Amino acid sequence: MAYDHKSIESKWQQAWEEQGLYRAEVDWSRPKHYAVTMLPYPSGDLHIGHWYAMTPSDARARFMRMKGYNVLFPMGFDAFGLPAENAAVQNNIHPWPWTYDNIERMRIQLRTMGAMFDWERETVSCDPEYYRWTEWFFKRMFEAGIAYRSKALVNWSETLQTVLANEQVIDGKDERTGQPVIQRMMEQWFFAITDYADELLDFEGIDWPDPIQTMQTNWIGRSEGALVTFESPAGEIPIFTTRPDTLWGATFMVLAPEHELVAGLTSDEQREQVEAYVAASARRTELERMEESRDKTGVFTGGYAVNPVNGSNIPVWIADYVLISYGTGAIMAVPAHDQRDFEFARHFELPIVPVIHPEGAAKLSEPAMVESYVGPGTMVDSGPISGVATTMAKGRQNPSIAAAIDWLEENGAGTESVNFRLRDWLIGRQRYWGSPIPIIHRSDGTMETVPDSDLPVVLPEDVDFVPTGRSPLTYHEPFLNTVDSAGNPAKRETDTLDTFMCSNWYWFRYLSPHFDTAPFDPEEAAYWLPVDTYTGGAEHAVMHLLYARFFVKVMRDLGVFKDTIEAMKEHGRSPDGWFDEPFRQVRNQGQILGEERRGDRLAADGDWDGEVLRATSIQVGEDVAGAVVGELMNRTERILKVATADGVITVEVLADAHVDIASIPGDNDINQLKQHLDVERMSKSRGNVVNPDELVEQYGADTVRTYLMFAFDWLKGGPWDSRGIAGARRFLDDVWKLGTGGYEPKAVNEGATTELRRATHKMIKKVEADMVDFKWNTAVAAMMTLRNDLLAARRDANVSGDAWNEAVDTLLSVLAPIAPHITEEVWRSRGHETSVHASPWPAADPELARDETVTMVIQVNGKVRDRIEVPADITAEDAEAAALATERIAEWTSRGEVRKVIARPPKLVNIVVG
RNA sequence: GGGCGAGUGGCGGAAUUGGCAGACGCGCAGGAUUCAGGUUCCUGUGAGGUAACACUCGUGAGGGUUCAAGUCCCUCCUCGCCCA
Repeated sequence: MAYDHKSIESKWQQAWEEQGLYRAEVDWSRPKHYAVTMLPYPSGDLHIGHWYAMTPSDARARFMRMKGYNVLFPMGFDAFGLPAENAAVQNNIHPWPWTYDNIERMRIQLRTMGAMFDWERETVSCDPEYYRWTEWFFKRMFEAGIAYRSKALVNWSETLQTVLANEQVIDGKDERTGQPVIQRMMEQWFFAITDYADELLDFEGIDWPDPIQTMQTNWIGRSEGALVTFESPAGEIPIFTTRPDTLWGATFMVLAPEHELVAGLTSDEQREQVEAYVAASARRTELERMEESRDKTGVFTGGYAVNPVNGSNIPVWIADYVLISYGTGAIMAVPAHDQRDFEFARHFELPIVPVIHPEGAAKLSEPAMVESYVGPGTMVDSGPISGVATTMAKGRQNPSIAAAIDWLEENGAGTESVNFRLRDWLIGRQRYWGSPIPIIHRSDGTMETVPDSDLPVVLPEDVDFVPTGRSPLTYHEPFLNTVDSAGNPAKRETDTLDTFMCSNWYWFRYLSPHFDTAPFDPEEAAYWLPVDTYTGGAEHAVMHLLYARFFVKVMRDLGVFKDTIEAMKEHGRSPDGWFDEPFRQVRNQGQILGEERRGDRLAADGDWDGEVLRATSIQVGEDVAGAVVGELMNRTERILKVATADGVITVEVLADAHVDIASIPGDNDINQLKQHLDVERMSKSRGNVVNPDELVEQYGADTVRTYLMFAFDWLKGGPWDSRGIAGARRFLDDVWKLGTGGYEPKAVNEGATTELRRATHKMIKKVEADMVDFKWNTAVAAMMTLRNDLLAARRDANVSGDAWNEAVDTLLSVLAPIAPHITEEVWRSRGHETSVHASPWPAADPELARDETVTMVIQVNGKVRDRIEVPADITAEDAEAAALATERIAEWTSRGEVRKVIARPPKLVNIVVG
C-alpha cells in the first residue's frame, strides 16, 4: 500500500482529538513543561509563516513530552486590533463577526498542522470573558498608581476634533479624510514602565537570545549624569546632562518648542518668529524631527539663562530636535564637545568655548575647529575641575564627570542623576476595537473606577462605523453616559487599551480560560508556571517581550500571585524567583520570504579574455542588448555569472565600467547589482505567496512540517523554494516503505549488523542534542542519513531482523515530533498498541554508539596527505608511530627533517617537516 | 553615524567551537526501468589538473597569530536588523 497522506492525516487528527491525547492536566507526580508559541492575530488566513513559527514549536513540545514531561501547549487568538476596525469601516462589517468568522476559519486551518494544541484551553482576547480580566488588571494598576493620566504629544485633527492613532496619520494628514493633523499636548493614559527600568535591565536567570537582551537594554537606554538647574527670568530650567564636566563650555541652551517656559522667555522682538516656529514644529511628528539628515533649524527666544557653574548669561534658543518627552525637554549646549551642538552653533554663529585639552595635541582654538572634539584629554578653563583628566568612560567612571558631580552637589548647583531613554508606555488608543478602560469621569473632572462587580465594561455592539476618523465610542450616547458611585451623571472613558496590553498576560489565562473569580486558577498556576519555553518572531524583541516582563513584575508587586505561591508551597515546591519573569527560555525563528525570482535580464559589453568577458558596460533591464545577454545568477565582488542561451558565462566587471540599472535612477555601481538581485529575490510582491493549504493538499502536513524544519536554519529563515519540498516527501515515502514493507535478512553479516546499530544510536544522540537546541535542519539530516543506511541494508539484506526493527522503530520515534501522522500510522501498523506520541524517547546507548575504529587524518605541514583507520582509543604515541609509518607519509618526511609532531588521537596527527 | 549579526558550491544549508571544508537535501549530468513523459533505482557532482592517480587552488577582500584558521585578532567591502 502506498503512502496516502490524506486519509492518514485526517484519521489521526480525529482519533487524537477523540482520545484527548493532548489534553494537559495538572499532575504533581510528574515534571511539567509549559510551552507557548506566540498566538496569532485572526487575519483570516494561516500563511506559511505561521507554519514556520508553530510547527517547530509543536515538535519541541512533542519532544519534551516523549522525554517524560507533562506538557501544556495551548493556542489562542490575539483578536483586538486595527484590521478588524478597518474592515468594519471599509466593508461595513462589524468587527465582532469579522473576527469570529476568521477565528473559526483559522481553527480549521490550525488543525491541519496536526499540532498537539490543547484546545480546551483556547483563549480569545476580544471575548468579554477574557477582557473582563484585562480591565481588572488595569483597575489594579490604576489603584496602585501605575496607570495614570498625563500630558503627551498626540496627533490632533482640528477639523475632526479628535485624536488620531499613529497608524491613521500619513504624511501629516488623516489617512481617510486628508485633513491636516498637528502635534498637540493632551491628557493620555500611561503605564509607569519607567519605574521598572532598572529591574528590566537585569536578565539574570533567564535564557533569552543575546540580541534581544541587547535590544531591550538599548531601548531602555540608561544613562548616568547630573540634573543641573539654570535660572532664568521666566523660572528655573532643569536639564539632564551626561557630561556635567563640560558645563563650563556651555554657551547656549535649547528648549523643546513645547517647553512651558518658552512663552515667558520670549522677548517682544522675537515673539513673532518664535510663535511661527512653535506652530511649524507642531506639524511635524517626532520621527521627522529626529531625522538627523535634516538641516538644523531653531529660533532665538530673546531670553537668557544663568549657567550655575560660572554665572554667565547664555542665550536660550528653541529647536525641534530637542524633544519635550525626553529628559526635561531642555538641554545645555556645549558646541566644542558635542557634534550636534557644534553644527547648530556654526549655523547660527553662536560662541564655541573648548574646555577639554586633547591628549597629546595642541590646545583647541575655536576659530580653527571644523568639528567638535569628543576624545579624552584634560579639563581646561573649567574653574574647580580644571586640570582633571577626562576619559572616554561614562558616568562616574570618568574622573572629570565624577569631579563635576561632586562639585555640583557640594555647591547646590545640581544633583547626580540617572536618565532613561525609555518612556512611560502610552496605552490609550482612540479606537473602538480594543479592551475598554474601566474608568468613569465624574462631572467635577475627577475619576473613579468601575466596581469589580460591573466588570467587564462591555463594548456596545450597535455602533456605526462612519469614516469620521473618530472612535464610534465617542458618539455612542448609551455607552458614553453613565452615573458615578454617588448616582450623579458621569461620562465613561472612551479610550481603549493598546492591544499589547491584551497580549501581556494571555499565557496566564490559558491555565484556566473560564475561571471566573480571578484572572487564573492558582491551583493550575502553581503547577504550570512559569512558561518554560516561549517561541515567536524576533520582531517582538522589544515591545511585546519588554511589556510582558514589565507586566509580570507589576503582577508580582500587586500580589496577584499570592494564592498561587500558597498553593505551590502546599505542594512542596519553592516559589522563589519564579514570578519575576514571564518566560524562562525564549527562542526566535526567522522569517520565510517569498520564493526566489530569477535574476534580472542583463547585457554586458566589453572585450573577451578567453572564456571571460571583461565588461566595460553593464545594462540591467528588459530590453537590453550586448555581447552577453542573459539572467543574472550570482555575483561575487566583480565577477558576475550570467545564464545565457549558450550556458553560464562569466563576466568580470572592470572597475570603471558603466553600470545602468533601469529600475534604479541615477548613476549605478557594481554593488547595486548584487543588492538589486537580492532585493528582487526577497520581494514579497504579488505572485509568490505560498499557500500552506495547497501544499498540505498536495504533499501532506507531515511533508510540509518536515520540509520547513529541514530547509532552513530556523533562527534565520530565508526564501521559500518550492522545488525542495520533493526531497522531504521522498524521505517520508522511504520511511513509509521501510516501516511497512517488511524485511527478510538473507546473509546476516555481523559487521553490518553492528554498523547499523551504531548508526541508530549515534542518530538518537545527534537528534536529541539538536532538538534541545532548536536545530531542526540537522536533526532531520541525521534521520535522512539513517534512512540511507536502512535503504542500503535492505538492498544487501545483511543485517539481523532485530537490528533492522530497532533501527526502523527508533527512526519512527525520533521522527514523531516532526511528522506526527505518518509515524503514528506506521508505528501502529508495526504492531505497537499505544501511540508513538505517548511512547518514551528512545535512549541512546553510549556503548553501542561508540566507534571501534576511526579514520585518522595525517597532515604534513597542515595539509592532509594520508588517512588511516585506527582504533578509537589509540594513544598519542601509537598514533604518531602509525602516522610516520605509512608509505605516503614516508615519502613526504624524506624531503626534509621532521621537526615536530602534533598528535590529537584518534582524529589527527600533524607532522612538521622543514 | 553607533550597536549587534551575517557573508561558505548552481541553490538551501552542514562543520562536535581552532583539527578531513562542503554533512543532508534541492538542482544538474550519465546510466537502468518505461512505447514515451513522470515516478523509481544506480552512479557522479567546489574549481583547475590527470587516461586515472598525484598535485594545485578554494569559505567577501587584504594582512596577522598558530604545527593547524570558515572558526581567533587587525583593516576594509557588502548585506540584514536595531538605535540615532
